[in-house]
Amino acid sequence: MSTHLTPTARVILGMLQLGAKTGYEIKHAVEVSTRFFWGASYGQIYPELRRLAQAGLLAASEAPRGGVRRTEYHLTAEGERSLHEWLTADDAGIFEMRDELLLRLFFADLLSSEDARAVASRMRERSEWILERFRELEPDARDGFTEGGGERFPHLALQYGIGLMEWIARWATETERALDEDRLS
Amino acid sequence: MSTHLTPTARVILGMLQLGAKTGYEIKHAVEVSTRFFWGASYGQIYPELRRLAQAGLLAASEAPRGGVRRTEYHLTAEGERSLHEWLTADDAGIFEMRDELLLRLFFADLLSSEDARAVASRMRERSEWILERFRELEPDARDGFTEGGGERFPHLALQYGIGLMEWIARWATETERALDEDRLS
DNA sequence: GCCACCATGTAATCGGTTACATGATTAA
DNA sequence: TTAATCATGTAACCGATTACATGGTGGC
Repeated sequence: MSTHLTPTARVILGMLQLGAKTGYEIKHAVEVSTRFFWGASYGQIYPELRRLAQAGLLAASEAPRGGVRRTEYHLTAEGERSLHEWLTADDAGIFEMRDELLLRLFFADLLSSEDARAVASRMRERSEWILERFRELEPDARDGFTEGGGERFPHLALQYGIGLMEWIARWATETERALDEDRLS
Repeated sequence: MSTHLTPTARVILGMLQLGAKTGYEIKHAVEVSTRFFWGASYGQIYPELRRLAQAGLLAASEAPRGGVRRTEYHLTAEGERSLHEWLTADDAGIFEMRDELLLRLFFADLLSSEDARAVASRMRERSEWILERFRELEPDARDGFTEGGGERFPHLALQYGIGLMEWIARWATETERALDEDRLS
């Protein structure tokens, strides 16, 4: 019986296994790590936590702090099996991207060369901005982003993000240059 | 009065301006060009075409071919204005990506080193596969993908896609190697 | 005769975001 | 006392995909 995990269930199970306990902590972990390639909102997280508990993949326990209601979750044996199965699945998984600036560039034959160049510039600026956000996360990621610590793959994923954004910034810069030469000849 | 364009309206207006005429042709153009960074399905295209016509951005005309019902669309002056406004907008636009293999890699501390390495391999295989699809599109893109022809930016966007996938494939290969060294020491 | 392609559409469902509401605790 | 942070949740809405239905045309 291989329980199919919804997209949000995948991050939830993973984050719980890496040490997050509450919905709030899951959300936080996502924001400081996977959000650029796998997001999750409260509107998804809380209902999904209950569904997963209902399905027997999670166990819930009330763990108030002072007067604050608080529910901690952890994986059941079934949940662990399910997570492991997904992590080792033999498929290419979801791969999607949506890039509005690239779409504008695709249509840039409809623009003046100045306006076309401006699209490339915005692409470079955007990746530089994201790059800064990534570098801010680096120190945390290096020592493992959960208190449990010791993880190395989150750091590797960040290195991927940094490398990717550097590549895009470089490409955009070269494209700006190419469009310039074009304009001046 | 700046009409806000829905995501799908953006490709529709652009594709129409590049020479597509019917919903079917728009869908086809998307499939052989932008689908990796901006998709659109019939379920979105047809209703949106009618909405855009209603809003005055498009003009529709019945253009049957033999006994086949067929509706051709083209931009009105208002539609052109709207498209141009979007293309030159001063913002970073939508930038999203969702990568399930990267998420698995992020969680790979939960896996054996063999299984972790397998995730990296799948990443490489996936980008190589996409790369092949891109290269198949290259000849068409070089001469402009619409019969009107003469566009250069669609080709540039394809070059971007190719470069990006090559970068990912390279990164994955290096990561495989790094994980190997690790395992053998 | 059949298959590939041209062509248009809809209903069900999904996965997700946004905006809102509520309230306790802690540190400045 | 006030702001930031911890914590949980829901309702409305959105954008999109999937699966289905229908039918003509052209070439082998």
